[in-house]
Amino acid sequence: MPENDETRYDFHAIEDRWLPVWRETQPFRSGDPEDSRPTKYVLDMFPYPSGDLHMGHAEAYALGDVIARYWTQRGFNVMHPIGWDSFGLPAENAAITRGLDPRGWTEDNIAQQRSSMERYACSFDWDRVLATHRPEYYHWNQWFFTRMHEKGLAYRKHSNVNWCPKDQTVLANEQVVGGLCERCDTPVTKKKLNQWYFKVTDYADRLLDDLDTLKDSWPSKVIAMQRNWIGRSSGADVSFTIEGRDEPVDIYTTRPDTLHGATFMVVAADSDLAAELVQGADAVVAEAFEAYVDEVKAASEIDRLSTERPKTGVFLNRYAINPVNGERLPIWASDYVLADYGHGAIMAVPAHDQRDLDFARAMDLPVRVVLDVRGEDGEPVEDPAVSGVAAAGDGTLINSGDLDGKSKADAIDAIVADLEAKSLGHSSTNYRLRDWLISRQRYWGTPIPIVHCDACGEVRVPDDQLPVELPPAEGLDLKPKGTSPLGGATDWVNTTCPDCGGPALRDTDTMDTFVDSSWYFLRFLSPGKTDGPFDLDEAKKWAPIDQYVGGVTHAILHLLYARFFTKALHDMGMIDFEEPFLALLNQGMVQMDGSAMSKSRGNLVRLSEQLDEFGVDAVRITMSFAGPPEDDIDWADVSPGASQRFLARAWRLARDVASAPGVDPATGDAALRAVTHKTMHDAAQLVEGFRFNVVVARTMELVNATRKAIDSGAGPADPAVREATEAVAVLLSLFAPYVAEDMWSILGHENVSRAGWLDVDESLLVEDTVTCIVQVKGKVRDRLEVAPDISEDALRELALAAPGVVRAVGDAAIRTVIVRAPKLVNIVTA
RNA sequence: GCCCUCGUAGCCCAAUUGGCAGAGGCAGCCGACUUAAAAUCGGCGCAGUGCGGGUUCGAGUCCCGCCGGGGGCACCA
Repeated sequence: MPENDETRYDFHAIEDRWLPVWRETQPFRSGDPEDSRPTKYVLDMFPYPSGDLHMGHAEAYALGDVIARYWTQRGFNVMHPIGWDSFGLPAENAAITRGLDPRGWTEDNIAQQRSSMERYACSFDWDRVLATHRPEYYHWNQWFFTRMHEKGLAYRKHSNVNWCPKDQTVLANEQVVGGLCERCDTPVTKKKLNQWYFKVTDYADRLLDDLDTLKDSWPSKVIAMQRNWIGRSSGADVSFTIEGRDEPVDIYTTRPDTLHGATFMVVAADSDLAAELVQGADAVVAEAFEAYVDEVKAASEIDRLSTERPKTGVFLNRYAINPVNGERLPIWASDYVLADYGHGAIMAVPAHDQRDLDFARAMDLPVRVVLDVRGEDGEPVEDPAVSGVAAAGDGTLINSGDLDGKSKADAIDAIVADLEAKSLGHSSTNYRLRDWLISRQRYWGTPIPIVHCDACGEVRVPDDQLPVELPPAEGLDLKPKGTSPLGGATDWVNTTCPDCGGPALRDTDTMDTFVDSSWYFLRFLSPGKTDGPFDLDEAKKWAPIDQYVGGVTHAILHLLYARFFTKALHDMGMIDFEEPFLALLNQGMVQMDGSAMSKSRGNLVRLSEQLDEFGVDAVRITMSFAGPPEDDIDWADVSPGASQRFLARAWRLARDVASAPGVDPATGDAALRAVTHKTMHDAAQLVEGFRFNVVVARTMELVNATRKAIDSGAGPADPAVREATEAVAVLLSLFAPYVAEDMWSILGHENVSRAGWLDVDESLLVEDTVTCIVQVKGKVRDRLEVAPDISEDALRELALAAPGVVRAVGDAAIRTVIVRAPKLVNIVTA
């Protein structure tokens, strides 16, 4: 037991006293096979090791720790691991700009972060650490890749991909934000490249539908974002015959009811279809088309995304035949139709689609209304051709032959049935979601375990040759240049084909780092396992994750990919669940003076300085107390100094307790006992509902009540004072582990993290009397002290006789008396 | 434009889920201690819940419409 004879709260001394003890005792180990406690898996999103921990980490880990430490106190064996998401561009950029080795830079940062986490008293199980840049981890990225490849879930294709000209690498759709590279804000361009993909779209329906199972335990915001991102839409595919072409062209529409209103067809300018249709056209058309395609390619993604931009396009001098009425529809090429959605071709119904209307007006194409759409006043809306506003609403069909008079919904059913009967179409579903582009032309990532052989083609590296280790960075040119730096590692690239033994070349791309984080929660189960990615029995014992904690910044990318991996692994028979994260808590961000902290803005608050000035406990409790966890914290609005004073007051309680450990609290002051038990009872529910700020407030109240009992009530020797102070220590163990441990020690115990929750005595929660408010017409006119179990009739009598009621009612007739025993009576007069 | 969220005291936030608008904290003011100050301790709360309707005996809470902040999606046919 460390020496402790301070008489004043000294957080430096307390930290110095307990940090070495915890390093030794490791109170949060979870791997004991003999441990019979029920299990909980609590996971914080693992950090990127780009430097030391900052205020954002401090908030996230403070909140995750409250949950993990709470379940430990409730008697669970809690697995709360941590690791590092340590592949990625920052290490590589540091290597380029400062001439450092990415491996050494990364390991140095990990060591620093780990040390800071220990000081910050994170309740991590240090037996379970991992880092994704180490071969023993990415070995299994490669193993999963080969499994996906076997199943057809990993494939390579040529397509127009998002390209960051600064980072000189491709980007997934999810990494393009508003047309800019998520990482460096450079405008993204398109480039036609041969890239590796995971077939996430195969899982689109399940990724969408299974969100229903999470709707009570995930933030509705995140569920909405995922729904939005997957973007399922239902409609129909319709076949249009093309004059002079053997094969018809399919289009996708959500509005088959407006088929009679189609007045032209548009194909994506950058599609193969457009290029094919223009072949054989006269030279003028072909030239115009080429010029237009060049223009489209040159336009930046930002320009393309602007909805203000006028419509542009080129007439291809080709015609399609409308299957419902045989009309000839001119075919245009435009960039407002996307090549990789639906079939890259649409029927244009300008009367009922704003985009088509804009195009028709720009190109002087006809507009035909086929739906009688009424405004709020019941009058037909103005002709779209005149108003420029498409009639997008519901209505009754007109100008549509047999369909006239049908409602929109009926017309959709009828026309799809008719098309199906004639084999000209069928109902169809489309998704905004695209397949996940996983290859990157950068060094610091997992090599793709494929060998390209002239004789055998694309060959998977066999399991017994994994991992394919990254060659050393030394001697390689890591500067972005559009092709992978691994191409420069000649000895590494040149290999033999695993199938035929002939000379072959390794694939030189590396994987997106989101592959790493898509399954790391499984690796924590058995981080040292060498003959597989994770232990199946451990997965049965621990997984899935009971509580995941992290920033909303990963609401789409990481969570969607991890869900995809989980489902794919489930289908491979490796796990028996389909959703990895049963519950999700998104903590907010820490800001300063109303905006995100940054060095350039000059509003950076350094975590290390806050810890030096106020102590770990005060910073942690400030994070919890600032407000609801999902709200952003403005550091200018909170007061770590006040937190520190609160902790000092709490700590002094322990110093003042004058009874012996183990004294029977039953003989203690009843009023204080009631507060203690009520607080512990409520705190449990509040923690489980993530109401951490309220728990801290309630702990402050308990401290105040205990202080009063010591100074002007039961006195320091009363057993209830000890009971209350021990409860304070246990409550604080969730938020402020150092002071809690010190109090616990002063109180004559050891290891507060396993102290256990107070066994709440229900009888102490029942109050002798409750205050009943008596209203007359909704206004409070009197109060009554009554027994909690008073009958409605008795309470009604008492209320009607109360002086304040008699005065307020006067001569008025009483119409109704609403009795909600024992808390309220409302008397309604005429 | 569509979707999701939030508007309570000068500020950060509570309000047992439809029942007395205030628990906790910041700032401020008053007092104690001090030669004085800092630190510490004690005390002090006249906002009616962004605005307008509605439901109800009763609305911060539920419904409708606005206003304002934050976030997401957005040429996905």
